[in-house]
Amino acid sequence: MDDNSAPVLTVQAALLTPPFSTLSYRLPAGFEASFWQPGLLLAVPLGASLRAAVLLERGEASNKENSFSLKEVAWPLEHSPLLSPGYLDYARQLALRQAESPGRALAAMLPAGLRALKGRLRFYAEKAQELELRSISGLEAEERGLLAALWQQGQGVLARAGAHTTEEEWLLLAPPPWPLRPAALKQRAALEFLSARGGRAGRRQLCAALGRGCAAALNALRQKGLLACRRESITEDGPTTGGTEAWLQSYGSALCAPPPFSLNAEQKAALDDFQAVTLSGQAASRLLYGVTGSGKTAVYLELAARCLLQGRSVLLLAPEVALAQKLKGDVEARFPGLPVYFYHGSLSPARREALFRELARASSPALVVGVRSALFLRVNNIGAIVLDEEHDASFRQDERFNYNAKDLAWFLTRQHRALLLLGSATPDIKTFYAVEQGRLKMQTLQERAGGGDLPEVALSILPRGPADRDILTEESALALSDCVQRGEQAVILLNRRGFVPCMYCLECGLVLRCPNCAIALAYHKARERLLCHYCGHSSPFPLPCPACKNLRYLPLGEGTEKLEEQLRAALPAGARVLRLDRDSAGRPGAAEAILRSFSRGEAEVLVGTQMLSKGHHFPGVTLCVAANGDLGLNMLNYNATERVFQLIMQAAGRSGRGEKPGRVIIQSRSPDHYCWEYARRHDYEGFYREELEKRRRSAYPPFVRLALVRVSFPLSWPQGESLLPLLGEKMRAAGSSLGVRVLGPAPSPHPLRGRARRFHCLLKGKDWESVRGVYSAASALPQLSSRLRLSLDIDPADLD
DNA sequence: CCTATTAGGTCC
DNA sequence: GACCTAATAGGT
Repeated sequence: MDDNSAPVLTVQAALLTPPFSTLSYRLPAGFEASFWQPGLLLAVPLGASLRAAVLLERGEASNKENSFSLKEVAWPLEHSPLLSPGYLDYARQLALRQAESPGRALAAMLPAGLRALKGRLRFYAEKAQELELRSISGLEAEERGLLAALWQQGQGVLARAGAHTTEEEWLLLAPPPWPLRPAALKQRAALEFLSARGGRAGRRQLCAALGRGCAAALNALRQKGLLACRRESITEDGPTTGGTEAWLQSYGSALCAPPPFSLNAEQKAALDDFQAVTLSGQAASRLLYGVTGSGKTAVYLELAARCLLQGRSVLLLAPEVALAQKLKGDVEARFPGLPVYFYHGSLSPARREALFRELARASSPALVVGVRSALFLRVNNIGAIVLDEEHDASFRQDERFNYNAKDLAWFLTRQHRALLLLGSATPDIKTFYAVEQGRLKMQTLQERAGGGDLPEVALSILPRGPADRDILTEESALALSDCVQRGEQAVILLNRRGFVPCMYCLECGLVLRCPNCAIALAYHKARERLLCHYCGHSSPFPLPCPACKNLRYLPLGEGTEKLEEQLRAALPAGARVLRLDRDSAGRPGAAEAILRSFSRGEAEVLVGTQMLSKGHHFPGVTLCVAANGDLGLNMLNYNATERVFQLIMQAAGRSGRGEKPGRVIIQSRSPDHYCWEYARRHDYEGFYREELEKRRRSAYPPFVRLALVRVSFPLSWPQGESLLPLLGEKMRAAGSSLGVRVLGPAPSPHPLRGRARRFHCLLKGKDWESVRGVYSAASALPQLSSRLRLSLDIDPADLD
């Protein structure tokens, strides 16, 4: 008989797949109570399916309550938790900031392999036994108890699906014609899709092509014997080990090696200050403010070495892979043989997961070099986190899940009582304001470590009106050919992608737009196609205007490909040109190859986008031309001017880093803009003061907290739009009591993306707490249906 | 009647 | 997301 008064042990588990909710489960019999530790990965039932989840906390439910209706955890996925309690706090913190559930945060943080529920259970008793995860609940209680005992003794493993292409592959078994009823359109579409692809395709591809009801159609076809579904082979993963003692013996001497050149007084002072923080056992933040070439990297490296010798881990983070790669190279040059965990977005899923596991289980201090998403790794005992180029916008925002790397790093360093070090030559206005307010301590590097002077910055005026003729002014063209003739190198900066941004019909004034996204299509000459940069839609170019059937177009704006073409004509014969943008640097490693080729002097001119302006070192470069310096000045973002200024200053740092004097030419159509005067004088602080005043007057950060509530609903649901005024009212009502200004809802700059309509509301509040309050008031609106999606973007990098 | 598709709601 | 259910469209 049941004992009604006995409490039942339960756990709270965060689902790692939609709906990402946190749910309670009873525990299966046969396991010790102490086995169920927070952080443990679980398989739990949800409806008729099984999901991966993370055990957040343990609890009890009295029998009288609803514990009868609770389901049981299906099975643990590991023997001891991969995630620590600290890591769970970190995930909860991220969830709180983004007003999302912990499950959603964890899903964004963990590598895909950990989120997927793939594989079979394998037990080793007298004879090995293997079974599907799904079938465990069908076993007798006695047998499950037996398996639980085996599992706890380590005699059971999850034999996980290998290759991490954790996808089902569907195979076409019969050639057309297929015996289908005419009404079975979905099934016919599936067969035709497969037929067009040589008879095989992944489930994701099929689902994307078929849309809703895909699973039902595929299953029907499998039953009819027209399709078959195949899973991948099975492999097993094993543990890795290491010890701090052994580590110190093998790498300690490498870390103690004296630097090949000595740090100057400023660098030493900064380093000592930073090390004092890591020794103090207290968390603290610092800004390392130093012009390009002042030797910030050398300080990072020595700091990392000292931290590692203290037995604490270090994260060295850059905004982009190419820069992270550079940092990794610097580490390897300074400390040969030191193991470096290199983490970036284009690692394979398998590598990413392996790295995550290795770091999570590591007992010795680790040096992690990578991009911002490396902050989601579980790194033990962090001593310092360095964010190089801290002003860079790529430290914010992500497609799947918005987060601000600076905030996360700040939280992590609090948690680990570590140092957060922000480095930049042109700090974020908000960061510098914090210094001015005394909330952040700063170390300054004023000397250029290489000795050389800062390059001369000059403004060259572009004619007003449509730029359909010359992209380079005479002045720039002259400087370029001079530079090439002297055998020196030049960099040309262009901040837009593609051949031309859009095509403008000369007869009726129509701009060719993407049928899905309603944004202008870009023309790519090499492919003779128009391309949508949002959804990837592409169509062949010379085509009659859809409105007036004419074929005469004016290309609006310029792009890197066109510039390259013009340069070839303008430069002395034989000058070699390299191009660096997202097209030419699509494959991982391609950008590095181009940069290396350029620095070896295999070309005289390098043409590229923002990617160029980051911290690469080209000793041969003596000229930098910002071809469309003002393109970004008039954009929607409050910080557009700041971005342009940073870009120009960064580019100026690129030029003239060797012994030869450098020169920067900014081409602009608005020569009176205040930004140029400060750029010309290399006067960050002057720019900061003027920009700060503008922000103060129009109530922008750092004087307010800015957030964006994004609203989207399907195109097929016109009622969505009628809910918007109500939503606005509700938010304004909540805002007036919390001191938050609410603007909108207004259509987003790109109001159509895919099959969804997009709107947004801008919130200006005095603290994040009240901003989140307004958001939760909006999401509590009872009229909201599941079709209307809301999301909160704290401190957005862009409005779109 | 039968069957495929679609829309909506639920999942501890 | 994945799965159920009930309603509906379209053919046997």
